[in-house]
Amino acid sequence: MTILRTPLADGSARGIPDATVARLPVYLRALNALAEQGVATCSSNDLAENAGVNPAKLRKDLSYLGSYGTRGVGYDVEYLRYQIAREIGQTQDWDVVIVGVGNLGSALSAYQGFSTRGIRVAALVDADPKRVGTTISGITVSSLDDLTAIVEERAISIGIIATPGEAAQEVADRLVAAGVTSILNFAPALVQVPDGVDVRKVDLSIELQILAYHEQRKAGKEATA
Amino acid sequence: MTILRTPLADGSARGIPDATVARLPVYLRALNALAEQGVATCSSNDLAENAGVNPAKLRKDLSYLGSYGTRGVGYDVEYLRYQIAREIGQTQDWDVVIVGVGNLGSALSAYQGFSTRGIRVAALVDADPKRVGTTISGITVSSLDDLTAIVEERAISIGIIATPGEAAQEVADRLVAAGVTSILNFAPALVQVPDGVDVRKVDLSIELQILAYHEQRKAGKEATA
DNA sequence: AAGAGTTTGTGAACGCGTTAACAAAATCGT
DNA sequence: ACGATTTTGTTAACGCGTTCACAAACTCTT
Repeated sequence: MTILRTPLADGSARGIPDATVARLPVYLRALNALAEQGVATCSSNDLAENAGVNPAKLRKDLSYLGSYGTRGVGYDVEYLRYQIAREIGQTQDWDVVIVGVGNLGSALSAYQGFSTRGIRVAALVDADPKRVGTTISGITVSSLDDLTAIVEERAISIGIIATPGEAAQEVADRLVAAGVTSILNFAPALVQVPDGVDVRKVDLSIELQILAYHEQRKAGKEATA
Repeated sequence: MTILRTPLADGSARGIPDATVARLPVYLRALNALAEQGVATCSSNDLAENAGVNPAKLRKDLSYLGSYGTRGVGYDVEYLRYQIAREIGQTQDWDVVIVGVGNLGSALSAYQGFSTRGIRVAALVDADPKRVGTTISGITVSSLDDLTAIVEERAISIGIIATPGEAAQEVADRLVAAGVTSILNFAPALVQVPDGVDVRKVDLSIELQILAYHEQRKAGKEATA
């Protein structure tokens, strides 16, 4: 008995590899760009170039969704766009709550890129009483104590942690207790969550530290040349 | 002829795998936390738990740097901390320039987490004349046209793109022309750069779209249960 | 000093993701 | 109608990263 790619109980979903899932939004964006240019059909080469990936990889990724292309012709932009959007759940809007409205949280709540990708910032929450009641990007900031009520009322399943690192675990615990099952963590700290809850981490410092490492290598290389 | 892990011309650097490089800052953060708690020595188990990784993976990662532990004892926190910091170039500060001081750029320029990790925001640049001359987080915003002068004067090698997607390629071209060789791209767009320039991409929408995909699967699963 | 207990460093197996390569299937030109 | 051409979908090989498992090396107790 070998179980492949965490199949669903209902057997309908085919179990798409994580690496592929991470690229589907990229393809979707590329398809939207092509559609705006009035392109009706594209080959895997065209789309792959727009998405910045290897064409073979693109075709393999799409093959996990189904057989939506036509040999000798390519892909219908509009049709493929819809199929990917459906697969990643972008036919509906997803409400998210942002916890922590400091500089980063405020910037995220104003971020233009979310709305066009099916993400709607539905609520802002902060632990600081001085921030509660203020309005940011048209949304009134609520107290962290009201998190559960907000999450339940608006049926929110995705939370964003934009607090300092020290508060991250406490906030994560509260989000999970309130019923959130997916968390995007911007705080520079590890958060532990129970099984069934997904956490993705975006660490701004680490991205720059990785670049700094490569810069150092480049500098060392030319010093000995 | 097989070349392993992009060895350096001088032969000094051992060529650390990318996946390992990406984790070194995580280890460094965990070590700093331990040092603050007054811990002098730790085992790979201790450190791995603090960093959220498998102990075997941690040991293998560290083995690429050298043999800095003692069998039967563990790692000296302070010593290992220094060795990792040196390896990833954190014994010096890295000046970065942020291009685009909208919501996100402003938040990044105020981000507390950078300074403690050897990242210094040295300059802010924007194409909008209305923003040029204003002061954000104590830094006066310069014109995009002055980018080359700024980069040269301050010897900046790392640039951050925090503009709308449409401007990203243009900004990337200017950064590269100015002499920047590492770019962190927050814009929702692909940027093309010449060989020798590193680009890392952080896409806020995509992170949430990936979570949304998993949410959809969870929802579908229970619907048929 | 020797055995029991720890913990590192690493060789080897395994699994996932990427890429090349090609057969299958469509269109196009004559 | 049929051969040439295009392009997909997929299989197979390859490479990288992860993890297990264990010998080597150290400490501690007696």
